[in-house]
Amino acid sequence: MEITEILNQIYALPAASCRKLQEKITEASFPKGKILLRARRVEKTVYFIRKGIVRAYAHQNDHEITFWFGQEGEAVISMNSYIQNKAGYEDIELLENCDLYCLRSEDLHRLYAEDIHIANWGRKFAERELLRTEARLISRQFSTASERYQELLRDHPDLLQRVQLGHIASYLGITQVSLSRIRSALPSSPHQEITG
Amino acid sequence: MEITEILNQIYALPAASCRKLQEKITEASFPKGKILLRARRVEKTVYFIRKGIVRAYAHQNDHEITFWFGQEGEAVISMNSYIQNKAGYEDIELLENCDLYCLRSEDLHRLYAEDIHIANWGRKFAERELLRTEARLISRQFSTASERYQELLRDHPDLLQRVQLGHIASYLGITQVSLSRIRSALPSSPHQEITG
DNA sequence: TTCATTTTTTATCATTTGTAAAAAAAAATC
DNA sequence: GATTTTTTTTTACAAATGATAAAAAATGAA
Repeated sequence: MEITEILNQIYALPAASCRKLQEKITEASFPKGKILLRARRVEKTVYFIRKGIVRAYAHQNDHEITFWFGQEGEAVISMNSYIQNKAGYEDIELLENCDLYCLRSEDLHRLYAEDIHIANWGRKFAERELLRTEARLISRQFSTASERYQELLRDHPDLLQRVQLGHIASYLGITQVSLSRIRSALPSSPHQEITG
Repeated sequence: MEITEILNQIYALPAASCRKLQEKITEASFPKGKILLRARRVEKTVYFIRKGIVRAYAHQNDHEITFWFGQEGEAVISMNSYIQNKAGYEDIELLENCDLYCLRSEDLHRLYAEDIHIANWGRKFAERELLRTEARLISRQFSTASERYQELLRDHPDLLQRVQLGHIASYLGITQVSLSRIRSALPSSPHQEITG
């Protein structure tokens, strides 16, 4: 996915402002398994995914909890670092080889202060993430684990193909065993053979 | 809580920009029980709470689920209306008599387009809500119901005094019965008499 | 106060989810 | 293709939560 498309689907920028932003953006590729952002650090870079898929996770007691997946077109940031310039709580791991766009947070914030279109782009960027996060919180509050799994299957079928179920279970807030039970209870569970 | 304090704690505005914003803000008072914002409507107004407490809830099957409380200094908005000019999913009810500041969403968006400081104020406003929402999502993912109750007790003890437990239970994502059990299991449950 | 209403707690039983361990299946490596 | 490793499913039992109903407590109104 091209960077202009990624930027403009957040908020349509005038050409001049878009150019100013693009001037600050570089590209990089990293292999599957790389930890792109680390917890307890102030991360200085904002990434956009050109190709690939990543997960954000944090540690609870001795195990990892995955709380976000990012795919093509999405921004990869440490919320605390980007918003408050503070250390974050998330590790972000590449689940596939990834092509990324890189933007220094410092450059972005300078543009926010200089260019009203980019400031409004930044507002829309935060608002979009806010809507998504609130949707997930509400889904969490309103739906059972089984319903949440089915929503994920409906809204992001690709995710189920690209990410192992242990991560999906963690993301849904249940154990892998529980997810496995939920899957086997569904009428058309994907791993079921149709005998005939 | 005064409006200048509310506005400037989101993002410190230059005096001129702050004045421009304040010019568009009016005050209003409503009684306990009033439904301030309604689901399935495009709400045109953003409120800030000068005094009082409110809850946002939505309907799931036949019962209400409370998913947000707002207190002094906080903004009361329909996310969908404010961000996308679309109908919202939440009803917002006043839990006490409230004094509110009112700002037409249309006026605010016009100022976003005109004034870079206000645009950045709007960015910070969304970013603050985003951090809070993500914190709640993660709390949800990482903590048991009992732990979430204790976090609430620690971080917002006032809320427990001002809001009935049925709403709190709903907010925590459990039934009132379950919350009651959790409370009675805690060592220093607030309703326990000390006999001596 | 007294009565009526609302809110909270308690009790019982069913369901869901978690934990731990093992089996099965799939993927990766040689 | 065979072996090793990882991932997923299954099983058995424990713990947490939900649903329902009833009792107790708190609140509000006359």
